Formats: sequence, C-alpha cells, structure tokens
Amino acid sequence: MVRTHLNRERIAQAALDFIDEHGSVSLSMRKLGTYLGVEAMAIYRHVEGREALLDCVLQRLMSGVVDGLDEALGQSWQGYLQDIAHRIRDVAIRHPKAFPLVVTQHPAAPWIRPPIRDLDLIEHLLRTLREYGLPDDMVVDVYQSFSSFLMGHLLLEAMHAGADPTAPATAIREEEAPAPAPFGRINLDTHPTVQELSGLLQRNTSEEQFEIGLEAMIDRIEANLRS
Amino acid sequence: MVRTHLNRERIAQAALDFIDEHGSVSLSMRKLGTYLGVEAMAIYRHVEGREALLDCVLQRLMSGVVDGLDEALGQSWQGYLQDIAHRIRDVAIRHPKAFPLVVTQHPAAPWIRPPIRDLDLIEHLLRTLREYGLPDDMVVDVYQSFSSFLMGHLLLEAMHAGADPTAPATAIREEEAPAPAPFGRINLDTHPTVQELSGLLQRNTSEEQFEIGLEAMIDRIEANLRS
DNA sequence: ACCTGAACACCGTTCAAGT
DNA sequence: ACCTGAACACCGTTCAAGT
Repeated sequence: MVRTHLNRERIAQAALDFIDEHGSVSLSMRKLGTYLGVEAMAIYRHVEGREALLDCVLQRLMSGVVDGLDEALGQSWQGYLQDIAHRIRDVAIRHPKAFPLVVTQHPAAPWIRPPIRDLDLIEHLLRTLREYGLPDDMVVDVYQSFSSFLMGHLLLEAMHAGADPTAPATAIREEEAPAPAPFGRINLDTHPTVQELSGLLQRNTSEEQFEIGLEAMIDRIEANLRS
Repeated sequence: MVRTHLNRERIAQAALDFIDEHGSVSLSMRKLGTYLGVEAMAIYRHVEGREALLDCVLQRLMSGVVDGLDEALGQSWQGYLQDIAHRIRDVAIRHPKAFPLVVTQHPAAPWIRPPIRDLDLIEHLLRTLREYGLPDDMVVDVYQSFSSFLMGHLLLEAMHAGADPTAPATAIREEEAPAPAPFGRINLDTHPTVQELSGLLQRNTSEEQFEIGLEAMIDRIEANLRS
C-alpha cells in the first residue's frame, strides 16, 4: 500500500529511470511492473503496449528541450540554433542509454528527422527561423541539415557514454588479458596503422568536434544566405 | 534433404536476407532455423548466440566496402573519401532495414566510430590518408568527422527508406482518414508553420544534401590543411 | 561431428475474474 | 474504474540424446 494510482506520466518516468540504469533492451513490461510495485499487466490499462511505452519515454525525454526556449530569443538565429543544439546534447549526455530510442522508434511521419522529432520543437524551430527572416526553403534546409548534424554527433557520443563499463557478453577468463580493455579482442599486428595511431584514436574530442562542427554548419548557412 | 551443411557464412547471409525482408526485430533464432530448413538450435553449433549472429550480419554487410577500394587510389585523398562515402551510402540504401545495426550493436572498442567500424576499413582509411601526406592528428580527425557525417546522413536515409509502407501499429479503421499518410496522426491546427511548410518538408533532398555536405566537409579539411 | 527435441526461464499480450 | 492471475503463443539458450 505505497500509493499506487498508476498513470501515464508515472509509468513513463519509471520506464526512463529503468532504462537509464539498465538499458532499453532489458526493459520488460513485467520488470517495469515490479519496479512500479504493481502486477505488471496493470500497465496496459494506461499505455497500449511496449512500443507505445517506449514512445512515451521518448517524448518525456525530449519534451524538456522546448520548455524555456523562448527566453533564448531576441538574440540571433545563430544563437538560437546554438541553444537548441546544446539542450539536445545535454539530453544525449544525461541519458545515453535512452537517447538511441530517437533512431530505434519509428517517427510518426517520414519527413520528421530525428533527433528533432518532437512536433512542438519542430514547430518552434520552423516558426522562429522564419521570424528571423530566413526564406522558407532555407528554413526547411536548416531543419534537415541541423538534424543530420545532431544525429551523427550525439548518437556517437551517447554510444560512447552509454557503453557498459561492465564486461562484454563473453565473460572474461581470469587467466588471460587483464588489459585495460580498449584493444581487448583486436589484433594489432594485422592493423599496424591503427596501432601506431592508437594514442590519438583514444583521445576523446567529442565536445570540441561538436562545437567546431556546429560553428561550421552555421557559417555555411550564413554563406548560403548571402548568396 | 536439400543440402544442409550449415556454416557461419551461409547463416550470416540467410540472416541478412531475412532482415532485409522482415527487419531485425522480427529475426528470431527459431524463424532463422526454419528459414534455413534446419531445426533452429543447430545454429548454436556455428555462432555463439543471437548477439553474435547480428555481429556476423553486420560484418557481412560492411565487408564489401573495403574490397576493390585500392583501385580507387592514385587520385587524391578527396576522391578517396568520396569513394568510401558513396560505397557506404550504397550499403545503407540497399539494406535500409539492416543498416541501423551499425548503431544498435555495440562496437568492439570505444574509439571505433560507426558506421566505419570494420577494422580492415579503418586500417585502410588511416593508412591511405597517411600515404597522401596528411599529418597524424589530421588523419584521426578526418576519421572522426567523416564517421559523424556518414552516421547522421545515412541513418536518416535508411530510416526513411526502411520505413514500412504497410500500416503503422494501430490498424487503420476504414471509416476514418484514407489520407495519403504523411500527416496521418498529426494535428496540423496546433502546428501552423509545419502545415504551411508541409510541401517543402515532404520533398526528399537526401541525395543533394549528402553530396553538398560531403563536399563541405572535404573543403573544411582542405582549409585546415593549409592553415 | 553435426543435428534434434525436450526442457527451462523468460517474454508480450489477452481476457475473465476479482474488488 | 482499476488491478489481478491464469493462460496463450512466442522467445533465447542448455543439454542430453540421437545419427
């Protein structure tokens, strides 16, 4: 008797918490049930099924991005894009195990481009860019380029951050390889260039690359606007 | 008695064929068994489990990229990158249902950046860029930027191409909405800008965007080289 | 050496029954 | 109105048994 009173929001939040901890493949209706202190099949009274549940999680994950976005206005479309980019990056970094849902869950329409798939955010983006005076074809072009950019960078960052520090599927035998991992099962002898560049390859430059790439994309839009 | 003689390659090919047709979530060991005309659990004699099976599919999917890549040499590193980019794009377009495995399956090491995750291809890329005279830190930088770029563009293209033309999960009731689909469950009244730009949004400019973005990335590398 | 078939522990989902 | 519990059809994986 711990306060049941199930509802859509409580379920979505619990599912997100569970995914943050154990990953989305480990989430089952039954486990989420016991996680909620309820008999599992009670969830179906509030959400249509597992697929719909993951859609709820995704929406909860992304709904925070558009909130408070208006305050960032009044500057420039460049600053506005920077703001959105960093907000979505925060989501990807804070929820690395949940973020890949943006690509796993099929969007509601084919012209929706993850990770910008929340309709309110799309509306906000298109409307705001228009208000800053960008022509319509340019507005749509920015939406599409921007999505691709975020997708590429953030999915890779999330994969990196969300990778289990725990051992891979094949359990480690104690007698072999107490190595620090990054070249565990990779034969460096047959890939000498990888070996020689291993130091550089292991450097994590995600944040710089993100900032540089974002700047470059904005520069490219500016150049297009002038031509 | 149709020639069984199971082996790793035949299994991987059959799994890829199955995924191309039905998607990777529908692939089960049992279904693949009957698809191969074999008693399902026979697969375990050749691959360790479902996860390993998907890794095999992924490897088969990408192994073709590095083959015949040497012939493209002798030109310039720009042409070389263009060649790889288009080869990987071909894979994404020809196997839209299988391509998302590049992000679903965790890579063997954290410094590996999908979709360029085949070790032979990574070795080839790093070595070749070096031979063209790029400095080491630039070589690694190109690997990373290039991966992000391909990831963003190709995953979105694959999602678009692989989306089921069949109805979504919620079966369509006959009396409502015989609409052509792209705005099926989306309320356009609350998203007027989306409505006004719907014509532009539905245009498929994936290929142009890919070519333009690729060119821009290469230009950026050239500029970095001169500075 | 390779495949089979029964078995185990888990799934998503449905539905009649409880309160 | 909301939750329960049994049931059904499926899973991945193990293992002794067949040939």
